[in-house]
Amino acid sequence: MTEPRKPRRTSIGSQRNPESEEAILSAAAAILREGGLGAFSIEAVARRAKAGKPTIYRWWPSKAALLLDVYHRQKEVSPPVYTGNVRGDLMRFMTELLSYWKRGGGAVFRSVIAEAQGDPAAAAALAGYAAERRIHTGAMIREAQAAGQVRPDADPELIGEMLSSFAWSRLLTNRLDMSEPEIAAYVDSLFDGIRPG
Amino acid sequence: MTEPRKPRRTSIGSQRNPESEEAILSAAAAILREGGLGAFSIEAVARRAKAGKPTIYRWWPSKAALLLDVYHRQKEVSPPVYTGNVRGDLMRFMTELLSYWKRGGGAVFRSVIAEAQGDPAAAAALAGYAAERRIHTGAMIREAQAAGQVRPDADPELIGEMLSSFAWSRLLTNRLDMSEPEIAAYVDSLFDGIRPG
Amino acid sequence: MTEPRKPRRTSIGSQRNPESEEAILSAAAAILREGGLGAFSIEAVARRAKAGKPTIYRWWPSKAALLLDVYHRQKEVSPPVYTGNVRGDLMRFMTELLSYWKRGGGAVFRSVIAEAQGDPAAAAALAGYAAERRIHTGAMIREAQAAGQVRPDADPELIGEMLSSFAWSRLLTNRLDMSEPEIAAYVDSLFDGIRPG
Amino acid sequence: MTEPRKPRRTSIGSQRNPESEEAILSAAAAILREGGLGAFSIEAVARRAKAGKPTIYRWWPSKAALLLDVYHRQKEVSPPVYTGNVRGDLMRFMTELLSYWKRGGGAVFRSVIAEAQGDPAAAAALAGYAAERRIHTGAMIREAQAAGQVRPDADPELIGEMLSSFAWSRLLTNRLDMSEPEIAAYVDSLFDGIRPG
DNA sequence: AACTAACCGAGACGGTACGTCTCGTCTTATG
DNA sequence: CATAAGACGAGACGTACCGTCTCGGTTAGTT
Repeated sequence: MTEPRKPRRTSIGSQRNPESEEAILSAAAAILREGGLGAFSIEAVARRAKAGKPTIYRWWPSKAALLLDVYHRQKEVSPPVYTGNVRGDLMRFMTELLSYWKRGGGAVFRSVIAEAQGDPAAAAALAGYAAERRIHTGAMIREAQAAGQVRPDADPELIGEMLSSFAWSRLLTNRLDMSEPEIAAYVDSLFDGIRPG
Repeated sequence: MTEPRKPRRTSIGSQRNPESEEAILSAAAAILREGGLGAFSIEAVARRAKAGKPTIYRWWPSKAALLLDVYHRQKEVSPPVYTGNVRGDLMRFMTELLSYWKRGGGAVFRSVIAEAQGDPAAAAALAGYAAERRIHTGAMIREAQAAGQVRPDADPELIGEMLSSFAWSRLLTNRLDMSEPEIAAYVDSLFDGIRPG
Repeated sequence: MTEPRKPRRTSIGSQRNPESEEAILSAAAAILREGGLGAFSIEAVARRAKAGKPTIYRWWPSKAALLLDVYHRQKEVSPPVYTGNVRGDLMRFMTELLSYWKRGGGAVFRSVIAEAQGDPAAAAALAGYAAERRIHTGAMIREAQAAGQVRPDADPELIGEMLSSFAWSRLLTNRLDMSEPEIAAYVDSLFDGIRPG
Repeated sequence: MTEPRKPRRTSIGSQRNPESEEAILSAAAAILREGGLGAFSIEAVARRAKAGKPTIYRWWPSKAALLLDVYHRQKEVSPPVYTGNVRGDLMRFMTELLSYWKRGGGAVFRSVIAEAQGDPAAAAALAGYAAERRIHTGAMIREAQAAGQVRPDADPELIGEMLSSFAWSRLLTNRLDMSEPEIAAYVDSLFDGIRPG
């Protein structure tokens, strides 16, 4: 059991080589996590994945496309679920999202957002993803609404957007560190509003 | 009276030449507006401003610093002021901000945000700017709080952050077009919360 | 059959493209001949050769390396050969060298010498070249020595160095115009020494 | 004896300030000696001399002019003198010149030569200096010739040129280290020529 | 069994931008 | 009016990536 050879990954015929795809996505994710968007370049990914640049360009037409693939591949955050206690559900959702981002997932997502500001394809992808998230979060709130735990005239998707936009803001300004009381204060604000009395 | 000569802007002694500063900031703003962040480079700014690159680097240590200066310079949106009617003040603040961004200011600010995701210097600059904005908005809300128009246990800066993060989210996903009723619905959500009854 | 297109020289795979090499060396030679060392810059060569700067740096580690390559490439002066008449051989060698330099080769070589005074890499390259020349010239004199036409206790390489150093001196002070009698006088001096009687 | 103040050298009225001149020439010489021509720039000289760049440009129109001034200022090599023994005089001349150059003077002179290859003013100055040297050396040889120690049909200035060109060649290729026997061999070659028998 | 087609890695190509350096000119404030 | 200081437009430096191209080699399907 020596394993000294480097087999040099090569073609497997007229088809995409999944080993290369895997190596490229892994390398891209690792670079993003380690050096952030500044360190992320097609050259760097090719170097680290021991892949040829044309192999990358063949399958991902742009930096943004690769970025999005990396993001989708590692996305593991569970959609918000209504358990009978909205406030608790919102807090858990927020806590889990920030924690996931802090563990590394955030580096990828913030890169996608940044890339979307200059690249229309990435912008479209980000818009689609954000819409999907709003719907998911909105669905949970709608459920709570049906159960009478949320005001009937509230717009579930708007509430979802308020939640996620707050999280984005923290991600984009490097302020993901929220203690549980801070999260509670935020959720309470969202929950109770600011109207006096 | 021909005025055909180009006098070639030059030094005015051991001090910053405001003409150069002006030319550089104007060029930078024009490039951003015309070509977006992708077209924005120090080279391009220098070329357009007919300035030397070192002149730019002398006064703006990073691309992000220049970007932020451009943003500050053109920022003409009035700071949030408490007029006795919080709900109206929040709506006006939101309406004006989105409108200003739609008129062109947004292109600059989204560039700043994007740049901050890869460049630590830009990140610091953006963080500072965001903190300042939270304080300003928070001050307005605190005033309203003192007047009894906002719940005494609300955190003014947190409310400010909820407002601005919502606006950021719209900017970053190209959804600045909000009708007045939509803005009203958002402000009401913020105001009344979602707690039933 | 118009042939108006410019095919834009490109890569031919993982190997040096001789067309690029040719274009770069030609451009470098032309710039040197037209504008002298002052006009010679990697930027200028790249511009004229329609090549990228990295392509030049990939193959020539320094300005001096490129300079020397240009010199070698255009060098067409025949090496000194012993034909049975040393004095005639020395005169022909000198005449041909000066004539070659006057025809344009000198501009390149004096640039190499100048560059070598400030750049260690160029200095090393020039030292190597000079040593090689001493050996070549020395070999010719050694041949004549074997034939009894040169004093047996003379040092052939030293004689070679005396010859070339005299030529260098003329080149570096713009005094390449030597008539045949002047060259003859010089060779006679070298040949007969200055000892009286 | 503290000497803590920095008096900041300043104008002494409508005339050249000799302190500045001195500081500039010293700085230039030091830079040349320490870093060679590569480190020599007007900027560097101004920095080291704590002088303004315009002050330098006012008095020395070009890099070459400053270089030449530095050279003339430190030139201390004695002109060749005929003492009754030509061979000894030539050896002493050569020994002293190489030794002077090795002690630091060579760095300046080789810079002048290099500069002369691109700058016409420097070229003219160098040509003039070289001619002057040829005359001086020639005068010594002519004296020896009158005394019967040198062949009457030898051209004194040509001999002088042979001597100095050999020294230049050694300077320009970093080969100033000649032992006494090597110098003797060279002078003998010059003296006896290469004609057999 | 030979051929083709598409893949693979490698790396060179023409470019653009980077951030730094020096150039030679200019204007200021100081004496 | 000379000086130290230092800003200015200009442009070269050497490096990093960009996205494209060609190469030589590999393998899977098709003839």
